[in-house]
Amino acid sequence: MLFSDVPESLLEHLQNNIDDKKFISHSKLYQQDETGNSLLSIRTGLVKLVRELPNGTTRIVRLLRRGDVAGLEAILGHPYQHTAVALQETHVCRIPMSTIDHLNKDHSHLSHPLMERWQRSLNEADRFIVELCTGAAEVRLAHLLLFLGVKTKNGNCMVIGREDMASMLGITLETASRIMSDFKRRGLVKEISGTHCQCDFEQLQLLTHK
Amino acid sequence: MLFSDVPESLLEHLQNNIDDKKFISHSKLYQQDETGNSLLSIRTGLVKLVRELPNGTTRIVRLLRRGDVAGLEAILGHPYQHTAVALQETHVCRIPMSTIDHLNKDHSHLSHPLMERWQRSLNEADRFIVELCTGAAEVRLAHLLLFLGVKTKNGNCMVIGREDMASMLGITLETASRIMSDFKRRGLVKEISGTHCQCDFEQLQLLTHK
DNA sequence: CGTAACATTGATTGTCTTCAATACGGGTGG
DNA sequence: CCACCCGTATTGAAGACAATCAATGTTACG
Repeated sequence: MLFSDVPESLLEHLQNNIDDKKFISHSKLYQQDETGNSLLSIRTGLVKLVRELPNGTTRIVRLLRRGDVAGLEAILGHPYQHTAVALQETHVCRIPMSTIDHLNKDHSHLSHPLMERWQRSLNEADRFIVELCTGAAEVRLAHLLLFLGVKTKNGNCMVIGREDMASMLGITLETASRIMSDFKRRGLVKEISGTHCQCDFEQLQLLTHK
Repeated sequence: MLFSDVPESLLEHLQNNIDDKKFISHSKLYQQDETGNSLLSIRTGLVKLVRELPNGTTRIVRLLRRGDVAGLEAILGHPYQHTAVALQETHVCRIPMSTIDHLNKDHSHLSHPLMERWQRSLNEADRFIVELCTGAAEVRLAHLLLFLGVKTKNGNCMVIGREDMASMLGITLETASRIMSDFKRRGLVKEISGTHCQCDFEQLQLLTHK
């Protein structure tokens, strides 16, 4: 998935060195400041990247989903910049550093898709700042629901805990809960199951445009 | 600066294709959504990257200084993701795409420092979220002053306008002004000239740790 | 059935926004 | 030179908004 057009000669090497891993909800994929020795490509599930501050507080700085890559910094020999935690059961594809080095050395043109990923991460970071850190709490929460809802059919939207919402939006969990309740009362959000809810994306979109 | 160890054979090509440019304060380095054909390395000055939202509002998502690179996305053929505006007189080194392509093709090992830059941008984005979008306005402003003050001798700190502060911190310019005034009254900040101020970084640091 | 984890709601306090007025500083033109 | 004007900064007062502390509901699970 990460390297879309891998030459035949490398397939064997990849087969032998890439393995799938399952993480149950709430388990850590890796810990901030650890020295990374692999790259993780998310197959299914949802992962939060948490930045832990020296004073003990934490802040979610990104959400990763199917197709996203965690731990790019390992390629450069840097320790992981975040603690990565699964928010749902998550399946990842683990790519050890040796494989990355192999690819980069013998097939430098493959570094292009890698740069694409880097840029994508940056775009996501910007989007996080712009959509989730800006404006009234209600607007930011609407943005978050839209973010969680894209690429899902029939308006279904992954549900995440109030505390995680709060940490992402820079508000308290009580405020997150109040606004969610309000959305429900207004019919913008309906609970479907423990893991999904149905959202009126048009109305939510309208909320964000003012 | 960007490519630290360029082989002799390429120096001539670089000399011919890289030129310096000066931007006066408030002038645009480039415009969001333009198709980029060059990379800009900041020599001196200060540049804000502004994300323009569809509804007309804007948000600063990053600040660039000496050694930072703007427009990495151009390498990948993407349009610029931000509008880049000089906050002071700024000198940049403009590197056209042809040069980048040349470097990447003939000397693939040079892509490593490029990746380093990418990662650095990402780290800055994270820092922006964590330090400038989190907590009370006072704490965020303290973080901003610390950011503006690093790598300057004797506690001098670049002054930026209240509106820019506000856009960076997600607050109103009045709130930014009030807090700055309060900092001055408390002796944490003193105006030196129109462009610089002296900050008590230890005290500001303390503010952020709670 | 009891308990633990999470969500909701209420009441109060504190912070930030909003709208509005005023102050300041650096020009320009009379 | 001075009066004026512009852009920016400061300050005030009112109300909106979110944080905080605390209590009550809800759900899942042993």
